[in-house]
Parts: sequence; C-alpha cells; structure tokens
Amino acid sequence: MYKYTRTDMKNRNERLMEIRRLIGSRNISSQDELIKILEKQGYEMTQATLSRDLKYLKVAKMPDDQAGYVYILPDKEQVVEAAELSGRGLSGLISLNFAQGMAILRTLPGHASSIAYTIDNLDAYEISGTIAGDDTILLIPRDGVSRSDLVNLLQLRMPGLLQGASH
Amino acid sequence: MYKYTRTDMKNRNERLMEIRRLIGSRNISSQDELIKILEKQGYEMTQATLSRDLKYLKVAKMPDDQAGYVYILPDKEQVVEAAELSGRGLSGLISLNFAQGMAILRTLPGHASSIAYTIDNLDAYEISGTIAGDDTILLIPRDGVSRSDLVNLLQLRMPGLLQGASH
DNA sequence: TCAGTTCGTGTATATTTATACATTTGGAAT
DNA sequence: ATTCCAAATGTATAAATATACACGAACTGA
Repeated sequence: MYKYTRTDMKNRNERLMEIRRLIGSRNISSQDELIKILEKQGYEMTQATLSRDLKYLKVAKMPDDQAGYVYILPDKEQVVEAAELSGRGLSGLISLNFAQGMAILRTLPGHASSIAYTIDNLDAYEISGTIAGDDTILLIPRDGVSRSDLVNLLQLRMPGLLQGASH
Repeated sequence: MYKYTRTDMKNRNERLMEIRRLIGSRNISSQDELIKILEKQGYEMTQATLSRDLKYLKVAKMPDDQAGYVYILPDKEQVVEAAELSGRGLSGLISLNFAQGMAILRTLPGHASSIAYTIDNLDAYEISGTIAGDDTILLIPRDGVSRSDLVNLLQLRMPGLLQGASH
C-alpha cells in the first residue's frame, strides 16, 4: 500500500526545501537524525527517500571536529563556516597546533595580537615568547616544554581560551 | 603482525598528502576505489585507516551528476583562488628560503600581509600557519612536509607567485 | 629504568547510506 | 478509452563507511 503518488509533488517540494533549511541552520550528522526531525514536523518518509533527496540536493557529508560528521549544502557560502564560528570560544581562538617544536594558534581575524599580549603577560616559564600576525600567533616554548605542558598551562591560566578550539 | 609503527609518520604524512593530491586531481567515488589507486603506488592500508585519513583531512563526499558521488577537498574552490590571485597581481614575492624547517618569504615592502592572507586562505594541509610582517612572511609547514612539497603546493595553488622569485 | 600515555593501525563489526526492484497513479499518446 | 510512460516512493538488501576494541611501538615523566 503506497501512500504517496505523483500528485504529492507539492509535498515533496516542501520537504526538499525544509531539508535544505534544516541542513543550513543546524548540524545534522545522519539521515536517521534528519528523519526524526522531519517526522516531528509532519513529514513521513523512509531513509531511502531521504537518501535520494540528499542526492538530488547535492548535499555533502563532511567530517567535523565537534559533531563527527555534518551535512553541508553545496552552496559557495557554506553555512558551516558560520556555524563553526558561533560554536567556537568567545576568546577568538580557533585552533592550536604544534609544528617544528612550536605552537601555532589560529584566531579570528584581528584577534591575534590581543591574545598574544595576554599570553605574554602571563610571564609563564614555559613560554619563551610569542609573535602575532593578524590571525596567527607563533608561540615559542622554552626548550623541553611539551605539548601537554603548554595545553595545561593555557587551560590553567587562561580558562576559556581553549574552549571550542580544535587541537 | 603490524607492519607500520609510529616511526612511519613520514609514511603517513606522505600518504595523507598523496590522498589529498589524488582527490584534488580526479574524481574518486569510493574508498575502495581510492585504496586500489594507493596500492598501485605502494601504499598499503585497510579501508578503516583510509576512513580515518579522510576524516582527518576533512574530505567530504558529495553527489555528482557524472560519477554518482565524488570526494571533495575542504578547501574553497581551488581554481577560483588561482583566478582571484592572478587578478590581484600578487606578484610581490622576492624570494623564498628555508631555515629551521620553516619557509621565509621576502616580499616587496608592504606586500607581506596580503600575500600571507591569500596563502592562509588556501587552507592548505601542508601549512600550519603563517605570520606576516611588512616585507617578510614566516610560513610554518606541517611536520613532515618537505621543501619540495611546499614549492609544489605553491606552484599548484598559486601559479605565478613564484614567478621571478629566487629560491 | 619503568609504569603510564599517546598514536597509528588492523580486525571485526556496527552503522550508515545507496539502490534494485516493485508498485501506484496522473498524464500523454494513440 | 486504452495503453503506455514517468515520477515518486517503499521494501529489502547491498554497498559503503565508521568505529569499538586491541595491540605494539614510541614517547613521557618520575
């Protein structure tokens, strides 16, 4: 017994638009998750149909630090960017990486120097010095200081800084 | 019996970069397909590891009219970047040198930050970050990335940049 | 040195997603 | 009107992908 027929196009188009809207407005990690949301809104469908809808809409599934995987719209201006931003710490720090024995901190544009200034003023033993660009800070640790030492220091002395930052 | 150990990081980094290169240069529709290509190039791995690699590299899978589904890099459109670049005439680069595992780019006075900004926006895997002064850019490569990797990257993603620059 | 930790990985499996096939029905063609 | 076709979908399953667990090597700190 089939419930939907060709005359339900209006229904389908509505659903497709709602799917787009949902994916653009929040992080969704699986088709099952999306189906449950749609069901609450009165859309009834199976996973197979949703799979086809997503293909039709050219929705991609992309790894994400917070959610594991999220669906993203094919548009140029990815809503993901904004979502990721809003999910990040208030301090402006985006990520903390280590390379060549140094720490590289990426920040929101324009935030680097103020964060670096604060770090400098910790007068921390572990830190030899910092250099800030516009959105990047190079942090040179004292010799022998480990990555975890630095992370610990920053978490201890600047609580909230690493909130939401990937590292 | 495990074939790879932690000291094979070079191998892993190589593999990650090769995966990026492959995905950027042709349409690949499944992990199995990618594994077969990698195997022909001498990389041995299981599907599980490839799945983790793709997650690490933030590679997304997107519906495609021709191939059904294709993997895409997390970067902004590469070709667009290149076009923007040539349009802006970012040819203020004077020289490219390597020291202490990092790259030092000398530019015409005042050109450093705009070039660094463009480099940052490549979101290149190979680059941990950049810091720009007035006429100097410090580029910190990701661990395991070689000089030639970097030169290749810049030539590929920013054609024209190295034109006339000594290195 | 030695215990504890982290990392990269394989194995096996769970989870997730895509699709072959069947079915219904409105509309098109004759 | 009758027949045919195409779209949309469900069902069942195949295919693809992610991950829990374990392991061994390398690093860390004491």
